[in-house]
Amino acid sequence: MGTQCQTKLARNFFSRPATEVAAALLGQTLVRRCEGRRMSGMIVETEAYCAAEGDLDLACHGDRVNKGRPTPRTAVMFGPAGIAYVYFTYGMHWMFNIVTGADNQASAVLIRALQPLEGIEIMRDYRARPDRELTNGPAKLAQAMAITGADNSRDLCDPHGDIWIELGVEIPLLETACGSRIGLGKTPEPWLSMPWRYWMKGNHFVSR
DNA sequence: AGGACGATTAACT
DNA sequence: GTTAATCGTCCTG
Repeated sequence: MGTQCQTKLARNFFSRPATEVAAALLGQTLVRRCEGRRMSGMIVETEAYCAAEGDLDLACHGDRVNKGRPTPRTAVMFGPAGIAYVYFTYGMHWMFNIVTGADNQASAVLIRALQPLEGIEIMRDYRARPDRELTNGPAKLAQAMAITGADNSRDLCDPHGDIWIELGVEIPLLETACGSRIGLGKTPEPWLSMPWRYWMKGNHFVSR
């Protein structure tokens, strides 16, 4: 007792194709240390970008932007797995992703929704919204968990880091579902319809 | 240099 | 169902 190790997920969990990681992340716990306190939530919805090794995904920043070459923004996607890719969009929202796959290929998983577990009372906008609306969307959960551009390129596997993924609960395959990704706008087929969004069936906190 | 657009959200009709 | 908010990034010229 007293020296219990946290089951922080190691890099090999993330060093797989994004679709595999996106499915495997359902039921795991996103943990944030904030002023010495734990804030956490169970991951209930994800999306994979650049799903399969070697395949193109024109919805993925790494493939769509700059002809598939890195830019200052997308560079971390081309690096090692287990790193946070956090970007700013619509002039007001932060998106939290985890880099997956091998080096030199751009792939990541977007975390789209959480079920709050710990520290809900220190999540941003607690009491300003119904609990369900704290973390039921990618921008909302980033805000609730105080994730910003300052977290971009952080290593989620760093033993001393303040943000990481912990082993959670096993979700039976029958309790999960997948479908097309949300908000892809002008992304062409077939990527527009690829079923690379994963969620927990019936979970109250899934975005839609 | 300038414009289009976005892995969203909230607030409308 | 539609649309405004709001600004960094990327592309075009």
